[in-house]
Amino acid sequence: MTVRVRFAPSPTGYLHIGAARSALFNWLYARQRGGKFLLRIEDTDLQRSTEESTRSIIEGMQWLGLDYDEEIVFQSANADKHRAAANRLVAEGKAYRDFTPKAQREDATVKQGIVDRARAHAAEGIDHRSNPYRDLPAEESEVRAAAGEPFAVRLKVALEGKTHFSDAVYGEQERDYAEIEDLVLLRSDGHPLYNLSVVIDDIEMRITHVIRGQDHLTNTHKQVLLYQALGAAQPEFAHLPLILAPNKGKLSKRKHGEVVSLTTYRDRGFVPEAFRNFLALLGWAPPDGKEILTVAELVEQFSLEHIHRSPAVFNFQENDPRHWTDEKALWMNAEYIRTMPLADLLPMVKAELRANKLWREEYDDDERAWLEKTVELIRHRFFTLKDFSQQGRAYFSEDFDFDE
RNA sequence: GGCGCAUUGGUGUAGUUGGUUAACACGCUGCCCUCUCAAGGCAGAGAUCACGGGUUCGAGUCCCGUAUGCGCUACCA
Repeated sequence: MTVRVRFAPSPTGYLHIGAARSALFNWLYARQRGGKFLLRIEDTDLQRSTEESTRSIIEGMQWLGLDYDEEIVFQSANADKHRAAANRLVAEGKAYRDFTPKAQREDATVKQGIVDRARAHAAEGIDHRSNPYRDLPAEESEVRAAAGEPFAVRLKVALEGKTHFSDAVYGEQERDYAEIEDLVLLRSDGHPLYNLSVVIDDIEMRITHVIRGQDHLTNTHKQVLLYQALGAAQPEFAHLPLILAPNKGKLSKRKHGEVVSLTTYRDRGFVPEAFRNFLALLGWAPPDGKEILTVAELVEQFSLEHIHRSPAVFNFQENDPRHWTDEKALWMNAEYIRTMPLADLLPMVKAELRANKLWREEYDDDERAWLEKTVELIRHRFFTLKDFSQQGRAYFSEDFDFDE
């Protein structure tokens, strides 16, 4: 069986480094196993999805050297299939129409709302199977739907039983049906929801291994239910430990700003190979402990077994320009700059100098030898590509500041 | 509220059938080299393996509990 994995980001902002790591791990796995690495853009949230974000995701992957096989799949294009599948489940009695009016919820208060509702339900003895429409006779359901009454479609989770799956990282997982509510498949406006869309698309794309963030670990049980209802074989699952901020809190754009964006690293002078190497070591380590690894070595040594389960802290100090990002990332970048083949470094230096109007055409012919000698000399003290145009400015320009 | 996952020096990790002084990398300190800053070389500090019980001749490794953090629990993804 050919391995088929996918990276499925939702285009609602720049490429987060956590997402970039998921993409990397999927890519490594595919390349190692001689499989396919696919890209699916989960743009079903029309309000928040932007084309610009999709572009930045693709750009970021290109920068990291993560090439994908086959055409990009846009999830929104499959909405009809998702709806059809949900309707089929209703017809088969595996899902039902819920005519309960939609409750309005503010995004900012959902978490609290969940807790409040859970407490209230516990107090009133309402469980996950108490939906009044769960056992509505099919004919009545048809009549009300035909009359134009709005309804959501929910999966009818069996009264008793457990879901099981084996996670390549977290081991055997089990969950009682009582803990799982009758999840909504289709909103009352006909819009298919995440869990349904993911499962249908993964089946459609013949995904064999789902490798994604640990935040989906418990949701996976719902998806397992869906695979079963749909009569499809479930793929292998592997969940990746989350990447946390220095205070061990969630790494978020709002709180932490540009350090979490992949493009920041490109723009601030990181060598892509170095950042890829650093990312690979967040939550995974090669068996022999060697840390500087070429792509070929990464591909060869990568294994789901060596991914560990505790979250990784991404260390940085927001207000310290010298430690603006993880020290080890900075060190690794410096290590690449001073040890990579000069021929590979030169084009990056050229781009950096050119962007700062320090590049002269002679460097490509008459002064080529001088340039090589100079770069060879100064690369040993630099941490990022930016340093060539800043700290190294004096080598390339007569116009520079100096400390008397 | 419920359920789940995690917890090894400041950080990333090794330690996968329990067995001598808990290993590596980053960072940190000192010395050497050096016009400076790096790089490089040498030396060193830093962990009662979250806490409390238990099983065992013996536990970071197994069991139970507690704490803390994180995740999920939405007609978000």
